[in-house]
Amino acid sequence: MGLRVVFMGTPQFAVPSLHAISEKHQVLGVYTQPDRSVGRGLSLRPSAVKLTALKLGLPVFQPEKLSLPGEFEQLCDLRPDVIVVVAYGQILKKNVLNFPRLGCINVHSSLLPRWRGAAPIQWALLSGDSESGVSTMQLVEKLDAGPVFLQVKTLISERETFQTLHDRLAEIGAQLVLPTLLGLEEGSLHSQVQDESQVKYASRLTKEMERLDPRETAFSLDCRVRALNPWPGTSVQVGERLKIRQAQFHPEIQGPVGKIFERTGMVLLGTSQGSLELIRLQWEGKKEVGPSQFLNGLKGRGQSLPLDLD
RNA sequence: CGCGGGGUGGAGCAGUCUGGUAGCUCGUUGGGCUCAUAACCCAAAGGUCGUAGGUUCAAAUCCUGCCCCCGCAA
Repeated sequence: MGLRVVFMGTPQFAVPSLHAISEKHQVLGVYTQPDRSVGRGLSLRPSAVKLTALKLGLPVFQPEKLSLPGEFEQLCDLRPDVIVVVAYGQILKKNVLNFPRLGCINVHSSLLPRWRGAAPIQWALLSGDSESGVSTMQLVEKLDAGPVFLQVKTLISERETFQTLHDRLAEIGAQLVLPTLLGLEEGSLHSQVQDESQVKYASRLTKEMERLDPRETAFSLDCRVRALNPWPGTSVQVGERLKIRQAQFHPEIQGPVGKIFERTGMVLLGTSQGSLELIRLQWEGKKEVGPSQFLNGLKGRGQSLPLDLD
C-alpha cells in the first residue's frame, strides 16, 4: 500500500497532513519533539502529532536530537522511501536528507520564497499580505530553500486571524502532500528553484512583540492583534497589563495618541494614524471581557476614560 | 513542589493590609418624562461574600485544607 513513509512533525499544523498520509501510505514511524513540561503545573505535555500518532496506532519516536548517536541508525532501520517533514522543529542533517530513496519533502505554510523560517503565518499577517498559501518542497540543508514542487494560494481576508489562517493552511497542506508524494513516486513531479531575490525571512516571534505601540498606525496594530494571538498575544500597559484579544482599526477616527478613550460606545486606542477599537480586553489574571463590561469594571474600581498608557 | 492574580446579588469590579450594619457601574422589574429612544428621572427586587473547618463577643476581611478560573513562564 503506497509508499513507505517516515513522518516528522510536532504542532497542530502537522496533524491534518499526518492523517492524510496515513490513509494512503504506510507510515513506518512518527518523529516528534519530546514531551515538554508546559502549562501551569509542571506537567509534561505530548505534542499534537504524538497524540494523533498514538490514536492511529503508529510508532512514535521522540529523540532530543536526531543527530545523537544511534538515532540515525534507528531511522535507517525503518527503510523509508521518503521522509515527510511538517513543522518538526529540528534541522535535518545531510545524512538524513540523502538516505531515503525519494529524499525528504517538506510542507511549509507560506508562498515560498516569501516567508522562509519559523513563523510564516504570523509574518504574512503582520505584513498585511493579501494572500498566503502552502508550498511543498524538496528539503535541503539551507533552511526552507529547497526547490518547490507544488503551491496553493489562499486569500487573506480583512478579519483573518492567526487561528483561522493556520487552520485553513493546515488543511491545504494535507491536500497538497498526497499529490506531491504521488508525483514523486511516478517521477512526474516538476520542481521550481526559488527566486532568491524574492526571499523574505519570518523570524521567530518574541514576547517583546506583544506590546502595542500607539506610535504605529491603527492598521499596523490591527495586524499585530490578528497575527500574535494567542501567542505571544498583544497588550498595553495601563498600570497593569491589559491584554488586547480582538481589535478593529478605524482610520477615520482620530483621537489622542496613546490614550484609551470612548466614542459612540466604542473603547478606542488613539494611534499616530487613526484609532484602534478594543473589542475584547483582558486584565492580567482576569477574564476576557467586551467593551461594556470593561467600562463597568473601570467604574467599579473608581477609574474612568480616558486612560493614559504607561 | 516553576512564579503570580482571582472566585463578592444576572454581568464586570471595589471593599480584605488597619475584623464590627455588603458598595460602584451595568442589567432586570415597576413608575415618570418624551413625538420618540439603546437617552434622562424616580423606585424596587435580587447576595448564607467559591467550599470545609479554625481563631474571635463579632469574619467578605485573620489562619488552615480543598475545588474552580486566569496571567506569566514553555
